[in-house]
Formats: sequence, structure tokens, C-alpha cells
Amino acid sequence: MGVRARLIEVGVDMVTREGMQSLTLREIARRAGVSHGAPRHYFPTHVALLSAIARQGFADLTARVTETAGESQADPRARLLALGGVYLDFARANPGMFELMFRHDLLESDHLGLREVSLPLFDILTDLVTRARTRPDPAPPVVAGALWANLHGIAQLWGWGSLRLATGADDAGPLLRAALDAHLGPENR
Amino acid sequence: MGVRARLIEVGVDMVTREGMQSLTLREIARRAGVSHGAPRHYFPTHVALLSAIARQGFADLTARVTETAGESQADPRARLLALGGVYLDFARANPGMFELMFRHDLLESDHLGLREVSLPLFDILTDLVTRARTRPDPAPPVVAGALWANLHGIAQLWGWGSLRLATGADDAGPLLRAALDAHLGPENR
DNA sequence: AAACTGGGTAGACACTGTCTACTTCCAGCT
DNA sequence: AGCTGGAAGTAGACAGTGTCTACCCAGTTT
Repeated sequence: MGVRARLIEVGVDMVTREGMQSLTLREIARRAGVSHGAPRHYFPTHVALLSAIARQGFADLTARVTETAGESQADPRARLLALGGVYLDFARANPGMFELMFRHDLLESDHLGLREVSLPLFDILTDLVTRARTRPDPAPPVVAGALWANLHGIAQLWGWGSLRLATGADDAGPLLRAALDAHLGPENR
Repeated sequence: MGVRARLIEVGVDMVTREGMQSLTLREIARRAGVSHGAPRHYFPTHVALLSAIARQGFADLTARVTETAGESQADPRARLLALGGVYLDFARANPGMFELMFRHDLLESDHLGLREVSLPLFDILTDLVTRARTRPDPAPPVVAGALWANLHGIAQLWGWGSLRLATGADDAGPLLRAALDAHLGPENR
């Protein structure tokens, strides 16, 4: 395996195991078995390396989401519930990576390809939303955007205890269901 | 004005004007006109100083929110709309401070008094939600938590362009209204 | 008068990201 | 075959960071 791939792999491993603050350029190089100047041959700057690591995280999340969203022909509401669950599970099981992925100050937003990686996800969401909700009040992209923000907010706030503290719940499930019910309108059965 | 107060004031000024990455201990001390060792007499560590600065931001936000939420005897729905507007405006007008306030890795979560500062806010929210919504499906704290997460997610994602890009809107207003309508149920008039 | 103490300075230390020589080493050309 | 050029990697320097420690000096206490 080439040095470049090893750097990324070591970084992914470090961020999942020890959190974001362990991702110094020199320590990554150290654990990859190269000198502290070597990464510069593949990544012009520290931010570029972090971006590559974060992109791996995005790829992982995207894979899980698309896999879950396309799963069987269950009704869109159930798929959305699964999708939200995947999102929240990812954030809970992998807080370091989740944090890195949304630290836009540490990521080169252009080269990361945010458009390439987040728009497909958003399209899936929009599609499911259009087919799942029962009332047509706001335009689909707005609903999808609001729902995405809700998902992300739950993941973020839950991640550092605020919601657990405020709502008294010990699981993010009720919040997810509440968000879905809210944005999709009342159940129709 | 004492050195301690000046350090905080300088820090608040710096974060609002030049963003979070400018808040190095030494630069704050420099601009406050003291040596780089002086802050240590008031704040045992860099994180403690950042926390004090962030607390100022929380105080500011809390002041605006309570002021807006208690404003007149307008119906709770209108008050929630105003509250959300304040939250989003704060994040938009003061992105550096908003970022700092929710960088829990840079804040000493205990001494910051997250409970003291965020629970009152959450109580206001819960109260308004209980009185504003039209259907009683999930328990009020859950709805309030989900709504808060939605607000926060909109502020966060809007802050770095994702939602503007995805929804095509050029203002967070529609998203805020969509979130409120969703969580509070259909309008009743 | 002497001792102590809180507020402040200055310098050291280990560490960081970046930059710049300097060495290998191997592919491609004449 | 021999040379050359560039890619890959090393090692060291530099400025900057947060933290720690020794010192200093005015005021107050004893």
C-alpha cells in the first residue's frame, strides 16, 4: 500500500479511535512510518490531508445511507426512519469522524467536493420526502432541507448531551420519530 | 477596568471581528496589553478563557431570546417565530461567536454552566411549544427538543451554505417557517 | 522592620505546521 | 550503457502555540 493511502488510513483510524485533536500532521506521519515532511508530497497542507480523511467519512456515510434508503420497497416513511437512524447511529458510533466532517474551518470546502458528496444524499432525501408526506404545504426541497437540518441538529446536540439532558430521554429515537412525524405530516393508514 | 474583564472584552471583540482561529492566548494577551503569562492568573488554561468568552456570547443570546420571547402578549406561535428569528440572526450576524459557543471541545462544559444557561432557554421553548401547538402527539419536552435541534441545525447548515445550495432559497426564513409549522401542527384559525 | 502574597514579567520547554535544502533512486532518453 | 531529471523521502530550521517555572515588585500583614 502506498504512503498516500496509508496516511489516510492511519488518519481514519486515529480519528475514530482517539478523536479529532489527535490528528496532527506529524503524528499521522509518525504512525504511518514516514518523516514529518513526507505527507507534503501528497497533500500540500495539513487541511488537505484532513479533507481527504473527512472525505473517507463522507463516502462511508453515503454508502450506508444509500444502501439503507434503497433497501427493499418499503414505504418511504419507513425508509426515512431507517435513513435517519443511520445518520444518528453514524454520529453516535463515530463522534470524532462526525465532528471532523462538519468542521468546515478545517476542510478545504472546494476540493472536498461538498457538492458532489452531499447533493446526491440530499436528492435521495428530497425524493423520499416527496413520496412520504401527506400534505403539500411547502415545496419539497424546503421540507427536505428542514428535515435534514433537524436530523443534523439532533445528531449534533445529542452528541454532547444537551438533548439527553433537556428532554430526559435516554435515546435519540423519540426525537427522530418526532421530527419525521412533524415534517411528513400525520400518518395515513 | 481590570485585566480579567479586559481579556474577555478583547476576546469577544476578536472573535466577532476576526473569527475563532484568531483567539490564541498570546494574541489576546498582546491586545489586552499584558504579557503572555498574565492571563494565567485569572484563567488556569486557554480553554478557561475561551469558555469565559463563550459565556459572554451565551449571555448575549439569552438576553435577546428572553427579551423577544416575553415581548408583549402575542400568540405563542408568533413568539416562537420571533425566537427562531433571533436565533438565526445571531448565528448569521456573529458566526465566529456562534461557532465558539458550540465547540464543546474548546469549552470546559462544567464551569461554563451549560445547565444554568441553556435550561432556562429550553424551558421558555417548552412553555411556548406547549401553548402553541395544535396536536398533543409527543410529550412537550420531546417536541421542544426536536424543534430546538431543528433551529440549531438550520443555523449551522445555513451558516456554511449547505442549505442555501440545496434548497435554492436565499434566506433562511422559509426553512424556519417550515420547521415551526411542522413541529407545531397546522395553523388553527 | 520583616515576611508574605497576589498580579505581572520573561524565559524555557515541547510541540505544532510550513518551508527549504539535501539525499536517493529509478525511469526515460540519447 | 551512461547520463539526466524529476519524484519520493529525510532532516533541519523557523515562527508560533500553550503551559510551566523562576523571578520581581508593590502592598499589606504581623
